[in-house]
Amino acid sequence: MQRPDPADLMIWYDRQRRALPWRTLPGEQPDPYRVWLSEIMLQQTTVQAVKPYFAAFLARFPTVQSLAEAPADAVMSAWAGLGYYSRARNLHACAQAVVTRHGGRFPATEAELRDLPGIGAYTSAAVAAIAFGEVAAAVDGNVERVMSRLFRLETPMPAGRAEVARRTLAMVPADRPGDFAQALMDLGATICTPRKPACALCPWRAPCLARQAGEQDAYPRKLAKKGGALRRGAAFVLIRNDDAILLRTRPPKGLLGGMAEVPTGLWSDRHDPLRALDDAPTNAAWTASNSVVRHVFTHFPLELTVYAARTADPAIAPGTGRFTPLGQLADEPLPTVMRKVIATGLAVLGLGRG
DNA sequence: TATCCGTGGAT
DNA sequence: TATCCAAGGAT
Repeated sequence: MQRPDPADLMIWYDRQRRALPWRTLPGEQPDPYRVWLSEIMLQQTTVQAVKPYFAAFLARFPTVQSLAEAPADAVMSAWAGLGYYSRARNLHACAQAVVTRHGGRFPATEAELRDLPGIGAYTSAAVAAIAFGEVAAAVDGNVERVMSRLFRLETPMPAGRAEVARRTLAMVPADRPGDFAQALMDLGATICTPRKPACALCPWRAPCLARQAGEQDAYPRKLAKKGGALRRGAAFVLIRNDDAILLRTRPPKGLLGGMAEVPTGLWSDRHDPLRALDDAPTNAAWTASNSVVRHVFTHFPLELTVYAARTADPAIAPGTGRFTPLGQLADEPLPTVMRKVIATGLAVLGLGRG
């Protein structure tokens, strides 16, 4: 039985590598700031989704220094829609740590990177390898899949990740650690895909034990996960006569932490529609939307009934929230579910999109 | 180790 | 429609 040769992967990579905005051309020196920014954005997020955010972020915050000095609101707004908002908070904290702790330059080793906010085992290895040429094993979902198929690893993820890391590290070419990491990810993204892998085009088709057994689809082994129960609630779109909408800021941690929202009642599997207006921010002529806004989070689905009202002089308790002109909604860090809610509420009031 | 944390696209 | 899942990290 022949063992997989890293050189075969590198030959394939030199011919088939994807051109991506955060990648340099062969021979160019990568900018650690761009490498780091792209790696954070790409966590659990598709390349296609990241591309426009990466460009906009870079235009708005060209350097780690500028990002560190930016207000938190500006960072959250630039991230709005991309999801996993703790990444944005940690991104900001990390930029500030790089400035204060490391003089504005990213540390060059996996161990030092690992100590920064939002940088874990994968990202520290990826940045160390890609930006600084350190021999490190950047094990992400792609690498888990490639290695568990290549060696037909039976330990289910995430426990099996340790062996994947050992196998990967043992194969890193000393002269091209960054390219090897990116080659593995390209292979996983384009050839060794979750379903219907294109084994005929794979540089490692011969030594791959899963392919030899015809069981590519059975790897990586994974433990079954359970879904959460449906939660329901009420959301309140209140428009003042000067076309300003009542918003508030969510608590800094937890679900949608630090993001903006319209007032809502509790989101609960025991939500009672008959008492929904108990949670309204003010007395008004509330009109319910015909259909609910549905949204699916990682661990539970959500249905929000939208109540909308226009009033000239809303009696809002102090501290309830703030009024933002509808024309400035783009500057608010609104998660996708809240953009759906606001669109629905405006439709109820016949205000449409403007 | 298990759970929490978004979103949009593919099948 | 239902399910999976994509360059994970924090707790």
